[in-house]
Amino acid sequence: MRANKIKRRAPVKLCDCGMAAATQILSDKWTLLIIREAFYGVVRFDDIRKDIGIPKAVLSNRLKKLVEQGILQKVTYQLEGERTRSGYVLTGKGRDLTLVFVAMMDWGNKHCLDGKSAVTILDKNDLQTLKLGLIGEKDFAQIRGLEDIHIRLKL
Amino acid sequence: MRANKIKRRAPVKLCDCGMAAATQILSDKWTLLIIREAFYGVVRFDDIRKDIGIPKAVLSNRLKKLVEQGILQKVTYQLEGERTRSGYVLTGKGRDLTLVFVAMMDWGNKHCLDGKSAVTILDKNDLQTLKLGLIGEKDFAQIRGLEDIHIRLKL
DNA sequence: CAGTATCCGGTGCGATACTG
DNA sequence: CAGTATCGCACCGGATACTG
Repeated sequence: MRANKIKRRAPVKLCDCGMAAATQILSDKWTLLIIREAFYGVVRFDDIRKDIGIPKAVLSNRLKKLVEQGILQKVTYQLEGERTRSGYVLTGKGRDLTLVFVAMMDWGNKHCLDGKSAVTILDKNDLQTLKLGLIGEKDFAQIRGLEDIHIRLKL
Repeated sequence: MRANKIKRRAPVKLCDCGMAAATQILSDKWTLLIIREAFYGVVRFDDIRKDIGIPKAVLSNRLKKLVEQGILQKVTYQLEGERTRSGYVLTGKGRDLTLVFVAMMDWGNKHCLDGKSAVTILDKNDLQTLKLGLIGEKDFAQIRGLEDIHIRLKL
């Protein structure tokens, strides 16, 4: 172990660290699973509940917090031939969690599951497979915006 | 709201979803903050404790779990002129959390703090600024490996 | 410095039941 | 279908004290 890599203190205080700040919102199991549902396009209270097996009261509580925090928004919508319903969808702030979502998914697939992923992230236009990674300045233009991507089940 | 984006069920069961699996490990506040310390190079029990203000018993518990899960490993090391000490450092599985770490940091900086980041991710070799993003197949070669990057405080 | 031991109090989970 | 209301028990966190 190289001594120069050892620090006695983190270089960034908790209150100045985006990671630490994000932690306050994202360190809850149910919250993360609800966000997962949102990315997969599940919007109804009862559908979310059944998918992840969360008690109603807890789901209600978490949705309220997520709306307060501006990650989800409550919308009313109507499918043809059905009555109006309410649902919860991602806001811009919520959609900005895409990279967190993908990073966690990649890590979980590799280290918690069998290494195989059930989903791919595709470019919405040319259906090219996309991969998450760190890249240099001269390639910043190659980064896809969130509006250009599409989560798809693998065949 | 487009009806075709609404799903009644998530396309991936919880048990097949890497994101959901990752959730089981990463949905704990203290665990995430300890991982943060690890990325910042803080390795000692008491240093971590002081940095994040975690009770000893809880830190002990979390470190144990993180070691069991193969995210941290306990090492003994010796700085010149000091006695040997033990510390906790990231394993390969732990270092693979880099993108989760960066994604959470980016999101937290943008949406929880003032939008300014205290740290940059640099290419270890040419000190180029790196950015996290989704990119297409033909640019996969531009993605930096974890061994090529370096977390640095902004000046 | 790196933990373990003990204890007590609060919270929040899950179950169940009720409502518009 | 989309919640609210109530409730008891379990666990977890923080405090404090002790140990190698």
